[in-house]
Amino acid sequence: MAPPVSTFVVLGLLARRPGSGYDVAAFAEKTVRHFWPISRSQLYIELSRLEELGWATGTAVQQDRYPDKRDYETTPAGIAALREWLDESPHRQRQRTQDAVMLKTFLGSYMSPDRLADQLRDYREQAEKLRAELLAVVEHLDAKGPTGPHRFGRATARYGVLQSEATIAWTEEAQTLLDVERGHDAS
Amino acid sequence: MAPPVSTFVVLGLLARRPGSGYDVAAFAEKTVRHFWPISRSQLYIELSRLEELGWATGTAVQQDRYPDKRDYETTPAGIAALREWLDESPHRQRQRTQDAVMLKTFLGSYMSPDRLADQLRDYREQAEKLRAELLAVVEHLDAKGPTGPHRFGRATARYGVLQSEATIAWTEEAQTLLDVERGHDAS
DNA sequence: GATTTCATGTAAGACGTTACATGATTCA
DNA sequence: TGAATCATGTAACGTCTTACATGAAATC
Repeated sequence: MAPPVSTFVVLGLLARRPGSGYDVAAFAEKTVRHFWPISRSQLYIELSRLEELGWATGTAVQQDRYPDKRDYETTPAGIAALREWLDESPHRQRQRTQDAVMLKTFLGSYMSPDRLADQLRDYREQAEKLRAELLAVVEHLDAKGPTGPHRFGRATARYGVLQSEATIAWTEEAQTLLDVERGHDAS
Repeated sequence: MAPPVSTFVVLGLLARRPGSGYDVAAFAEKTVRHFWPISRSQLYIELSRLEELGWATGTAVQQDRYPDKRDYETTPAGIAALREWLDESPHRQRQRTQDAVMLKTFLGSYMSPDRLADQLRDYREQAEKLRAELLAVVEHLDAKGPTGPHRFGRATARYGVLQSEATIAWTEEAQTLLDVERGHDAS
């Protein structure tokens, strides 16, 4: 049975940056969060799985001032498995989106226009926040020069920027729609 | 315990268009698929749940030429529950995205540029296909005039169009990146 | 003759989230 | 004094997908 994609998320993060579960979690937040969020608990589960599979090794590290930890790094077998998965043909690679705000918009005729407007405002603010965060990431990575592995992180951050901008543009459109519905209600 | 969002997806679809599970599935494909895909099995599970909750009623219908079926429609209690959920503050409404192609891009330094290019081409083609489908939906709904519940379906379709366009634009950017990496490899 | 449409469900099992559980150290 | 950082994991539970199971009628 093939491991779930989340296993490869953690494997990939570990390949790029070895460290403790805590470290990987922080790295994930900065990098893959906007296209493959992973919960902390799931992360630790995946780390155990990677060790069982022989795709990573963990080493207990004693610390004085901080809690003891376990540092992980990928094995050659792990890197091989990663490469194999990456090269797999994309036919089964699901792209899943679940967006409750869109659902609410779709069912907007059952809502008061004001309530919908509130939710769309929040939605827009979230998108603006994400856009700002990712723009900062892009800028930071640009400072590292035009080549190397971080270029790929830049590309995925750019993806998030473009998606956010599309979302922001959409909220403008949707606002117009609400104005029409309101006008209709009032007439 | 509050039902999962998928329950409200089905409830909402049913409110907009009563019918058999088969009918709802077809409607879902045309409308919510790009922001809240639901599997056929899950759909039938949700329909049962709606009946248990008293949010919808099912009626067995005998047919001659086709298999017997069960038609569903929402109850007043169902509509009330739907409105209540829609008005809920959005603080806990997850927006989940999982995108394997982005993950592969992020880990592009472990792939051959050609393999990545293949996957990005597929990705772009999918986005173009989705965009075309949704543009057709928008056009179809525009023919129905400027007001009414279908306006909301138009809005969500427009969202998909804008997202697809952002994706397509991004693949252009990413292509440039690959060219750089290739050039770098060759140098 | 092959494919699509119509039509519904169960079973198995993986996936993944939330809450629970703990606790020293550092910084504001 | 309160919050954030560091650090890991379990338990319970619901969610959701995939595969299995069936079969007539209509269309190309």
